[in-house]
Amino acid sequence: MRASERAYQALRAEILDWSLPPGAGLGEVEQAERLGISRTPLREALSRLVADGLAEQAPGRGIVVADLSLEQADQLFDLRIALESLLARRAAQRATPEAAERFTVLAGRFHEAEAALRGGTDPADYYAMTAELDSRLDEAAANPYLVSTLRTLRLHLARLRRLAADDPARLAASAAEHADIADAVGSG
Amino acid sequence: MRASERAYQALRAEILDWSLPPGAGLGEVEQAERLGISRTPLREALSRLVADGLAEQAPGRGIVVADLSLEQADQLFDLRIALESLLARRAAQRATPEAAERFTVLAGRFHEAEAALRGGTDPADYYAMTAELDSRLDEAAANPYLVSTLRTLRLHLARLRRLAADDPARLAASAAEHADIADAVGSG
DNA sequence: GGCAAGGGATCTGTATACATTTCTTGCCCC
DNA sequence: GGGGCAAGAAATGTATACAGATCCCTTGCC
Repeated sequence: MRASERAYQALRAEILDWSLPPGAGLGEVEQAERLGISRTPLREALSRLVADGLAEQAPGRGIVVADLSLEQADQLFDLRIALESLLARRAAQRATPEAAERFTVLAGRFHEAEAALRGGTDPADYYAMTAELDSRLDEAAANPYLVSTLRTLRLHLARLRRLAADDPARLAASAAEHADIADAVGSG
Repeated sequence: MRASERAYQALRAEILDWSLPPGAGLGEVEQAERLGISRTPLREALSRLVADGLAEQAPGRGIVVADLSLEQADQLFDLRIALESLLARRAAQRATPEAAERFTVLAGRFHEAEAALRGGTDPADYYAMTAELDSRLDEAAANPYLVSTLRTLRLHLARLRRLAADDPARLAASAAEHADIADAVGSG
């Protein structure tokens, strides 16, 4: 794999799990040495992070991890509502019968996950299921521009998860909501 | 100005005005020599174009200008409706009284432009006005994530303009629509 | 005459050296 | 004692050299 790709994925993962918290400096020499690559591929990785909005050029301090606070969560969710609504609507309109069936199956799995989460299960499996639903919706909606936009948005939402208390009751409610969405798309 | 920035702006402009049409290859050596810079800043420019969706990695052919057809226009406008609706709504909700007044003034200018365009004026001034309206909406809506998303979308829409016949009647209708939007935002 | 294999050329990916800008620190002057 | 300026240091921006991969053309064989 290319060094720039590895660096991008490594830095992105560290930003998403808050190993690199908002405001952390991403000095080129420092990060290149840490990741064992030269500055050239590292710079490309940093460019991509900036394009994703996960990092930004801080005047006078180089590139730093982008800020993320609860106030910004409101802004992200405002955008999320608009984009994911559109995605689900288009997916429902354009899904093939086979794809629709898969959404209905997914809805059943979300219902099962709801019960499990209420019991306090590890939410990792549940997050994997939401990622799968997202992928199926992306595929069915058939709008690359929308999908590309949502890809970026979901990066920020993933980073927000760390701010959210993983309250079992809330997670179970979320699973129920996802079940409803999958069901609605599946039934057209 | 940085060489990479100049290269990015130059290439972006050429893609938007179809000097570089969809499918055009962007070989590193060729473009670097043409723009009089080395490959390093050129690669950064190409990265940004790819991040914008204006170029894409074509397997085996390097980076090429992204495809853009009338079919994709539908997808872009689908996204546009969702995002610009949200933008206008938030701008209307959050605009200060002074900002609201400016929207009302802009509405008047759009009405004047409508008449001028019906007469077959050069649409360049009109496009500048729409850009100003966009900026004011961005400012009033106060959601950086939404603004950033729209920035990318507008790049693609600007490229689409070349496919649209600049029909005076359609442009005048467009001006009237923009006047309505500005008026609606201005009046809250 | 067509297809396949090998070699050459070209292009991308990476590293490193150099230049320029910017920040920091210390000293001098007010 | 405080503020401003200058010099040094560090970091970013750019150029270039090198390496690896890929594609195309040529040549030979079927």
